[in-house]
Amino acid sequence: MAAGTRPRPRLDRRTWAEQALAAISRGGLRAVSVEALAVQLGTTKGSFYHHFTDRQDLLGAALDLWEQTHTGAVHELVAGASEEPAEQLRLLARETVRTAERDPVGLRLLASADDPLVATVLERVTAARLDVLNRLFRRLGHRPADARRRALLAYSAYLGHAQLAHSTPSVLPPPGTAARTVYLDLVLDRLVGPAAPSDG
Amino acid sequence: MAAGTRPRPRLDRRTWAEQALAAISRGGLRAVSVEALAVQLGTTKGSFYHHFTDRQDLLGAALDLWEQTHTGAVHELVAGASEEPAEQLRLLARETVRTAERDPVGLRLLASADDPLVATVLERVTAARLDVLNRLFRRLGHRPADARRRALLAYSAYLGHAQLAHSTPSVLPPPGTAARTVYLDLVLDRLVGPAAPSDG
DNA sequence: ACCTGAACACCGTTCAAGT
DNA sequence: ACCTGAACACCGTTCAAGT
Repeated sequence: MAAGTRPRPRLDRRTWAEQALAAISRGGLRAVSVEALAVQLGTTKGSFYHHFTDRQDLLGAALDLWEQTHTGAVHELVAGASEEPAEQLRLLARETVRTAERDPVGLRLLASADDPLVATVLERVTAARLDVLNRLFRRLGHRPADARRRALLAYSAYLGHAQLAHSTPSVLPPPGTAARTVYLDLVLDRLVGPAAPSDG
Repeated sequence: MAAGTRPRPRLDRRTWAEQALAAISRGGLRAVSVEALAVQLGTTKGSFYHHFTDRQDLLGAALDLWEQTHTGAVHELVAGASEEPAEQLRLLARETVRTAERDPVGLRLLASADDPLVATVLERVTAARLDVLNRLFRRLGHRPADARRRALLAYSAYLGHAQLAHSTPSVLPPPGTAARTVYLDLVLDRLVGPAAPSDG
């Protein structure tokens, strides 16, 4: 259980960034403290500034790390799924929501959209995800404009769900229960269902 | 344009809280600095601690202020609307989204859900709003369990929309345009529309 | 009861001096 | 090239002393 104060193996950016990401996961952006991390890594604050220009610089490196592994996982998911778009959407919804409720970093970032650096990362991630959804809805037979609107609604619902999972988990049907499945089915039914008469 | 450094009119909690709320509106929670506010109010940091035990205490007072005026406005809105639940929902959606995109404080709080104090306020607001939606869907003829699910989806979509308005407004149809109306209509259609065959 | 001004603690940042 | 340790800046908090 003791922290690792080893015989100083000459630290690099990567190690600091990993430690910072772990700190974000535990306590959010505010937990990224140069002083605290230096102690954890058995070095000094002064040493830190040889690898990074800034605390912001460190945050940027940590967020890059997260973005890489995170978006990689999403791509694998969609690629490895069935050919059927409806099935892909169902899988995406289930897995993506599960991840959002588990990956503490994602939640922390949503909760710190304040920070300009975080905002930049979230923008990139948002654009990529809307694109995935957009294509799915088009393959489901929706016209371009309608597909965009549905993608937007789907992603809004996803974001809001993540937010609720973060702030008020008690109002959500618990993950892994029948109630959760029923809820997910309703959401998917609402998202992919036929448009109102006026549109057809 | 100069800040008001008047002949010191003996400050009270209210004045500090209002100033703090203004600071949140401008720059988020991090903009609430005891030192900066003291300067703005033409007094000293030491004086601050005669009215508040803490910076947290000040934040709490500011959030209380916001919560009061904010929830008051929502109640007025629903009360003054038509009797027709579908019409009430449409009005609620339009106004509530419009407010979310304008009220900087609401956005800032969403972006600082990190803070335990903010989390508490958001929980209360969430519960109240889910309740309003829940009742609306029941009056629209949905069974209790279905109404709860639809309220949850509606509120998730609302939260996600607010989040996007904050982080990536460019992906949203601009407020006040035809595209926005079309989008809102789609969302409402999806939310209130009949359930899939398996449910009926 | 309310305020001031100086002090302290904490942490990001800088820098001269070491290997 | 990388590290240390001391210094400084900033801001939250405390407190003795004033009115």
